[in-house]
Amino acid sequence: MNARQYCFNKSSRLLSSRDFTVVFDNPPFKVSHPQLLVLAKHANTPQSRLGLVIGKKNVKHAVHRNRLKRLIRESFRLKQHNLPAIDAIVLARRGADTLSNAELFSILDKLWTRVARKATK
RNA sequence: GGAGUCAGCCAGACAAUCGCUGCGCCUCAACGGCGGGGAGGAAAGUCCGGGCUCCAUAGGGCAGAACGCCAGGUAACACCUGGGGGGCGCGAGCCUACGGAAAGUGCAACAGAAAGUAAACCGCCGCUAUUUUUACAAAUGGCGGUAAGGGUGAAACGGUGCGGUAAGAGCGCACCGCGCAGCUGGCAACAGUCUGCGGCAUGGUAAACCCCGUUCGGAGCAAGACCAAAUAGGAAUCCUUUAGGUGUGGCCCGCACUGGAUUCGGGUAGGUCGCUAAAGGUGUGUGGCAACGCAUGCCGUAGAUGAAUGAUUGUCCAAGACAGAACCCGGCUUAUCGGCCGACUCCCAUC
Repeated sequence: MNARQYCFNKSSRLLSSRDFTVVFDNPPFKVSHPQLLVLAKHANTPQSRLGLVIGKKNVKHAVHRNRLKRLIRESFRLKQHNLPAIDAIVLARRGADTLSNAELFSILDKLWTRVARKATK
């Protein structure tokens, strides 16, 4: 059980454009930060799911886009059991690529706790 | 030892923990277990050239584009190799958009008399008129000769010397340069202490239009093929119409399809394939100056699809740059912290 606790496979991701539009059209919870924005809704499945939108417009280099995706996924993977069952989308804003790994993790920690508080209300 | 030229290589390492992904095995099966694989020299820019797929089997003409010393290499190229011409460097070497200006059209600021069927501003020379003077001569004007000198310019219609002349001038001669023809060498570009002819013509710009030669059909993996909810309507045979529309891309020709009746079926979301074994890498032998070819042995090397290849911690060092595959190759260009190896050149010191 302990081994399966921190897994992150396809069932914990938003896979189709339909999944994304559902969240985008009516997000009950919004948490923002100068470099990041989190949209979320209650999930239909028991599993929380994550989607990422890292625009080329805001993060220019492919290397930095990949880094942000990996770090956000890693943070979600480690914190998913502190969250209720939600579908969340994380959007990168301009300047997100300037954050260091440690900064990004601390910011995301705060954002996840704020999302959890809103969702459990 | 210093300075430099060319060519090549590496792109932090190791460990622990937690993950991601596709492959193989175990299992009826699994979201489980085990094993081994998982970004680059530029993966980038998308600038060229191909493979592959579809459009007609890619055909004719116009238009357009690219290329442009010669030979070779290659699947092909705008790439590479070797050679020639020109330029730069003491040198190793480097650079080169390097066809045609005696087909045509155009362009050239400023300066300058004149910028191309050359041209007379100053100067030089001759003749002549007037004035001055005893005279020699001088000054001014007119007519003519002259490209040697001055001055302008990026560039002024061969250069130097001798002769020649009123002064001059390829006007004549010698040498140098140039053009044409021949000869010799070279596959060729081209070269020559070679021979003859010509007093010398043809200013520059073609990365201006243009001319000449060569090459090029179009679209791209969201190509395309298959399985298939939904919704709208199709294919085969016969008959009719050759006008318009569509495939088809800049245009025209050409080619295919279309309207009605009968009989059968079709294809968006989503999924599967295409999808990685490839003009592949490497060793040896062999042909070639080389690029590369041929023969043979070995290796088997990412394949995602809301998109994997990561995170944290620790140790070490020379303290880690630029940067992330998206059908695949060959190039080019651009970005790049440091470091290593080889060949060669110049300078200094020593023997």
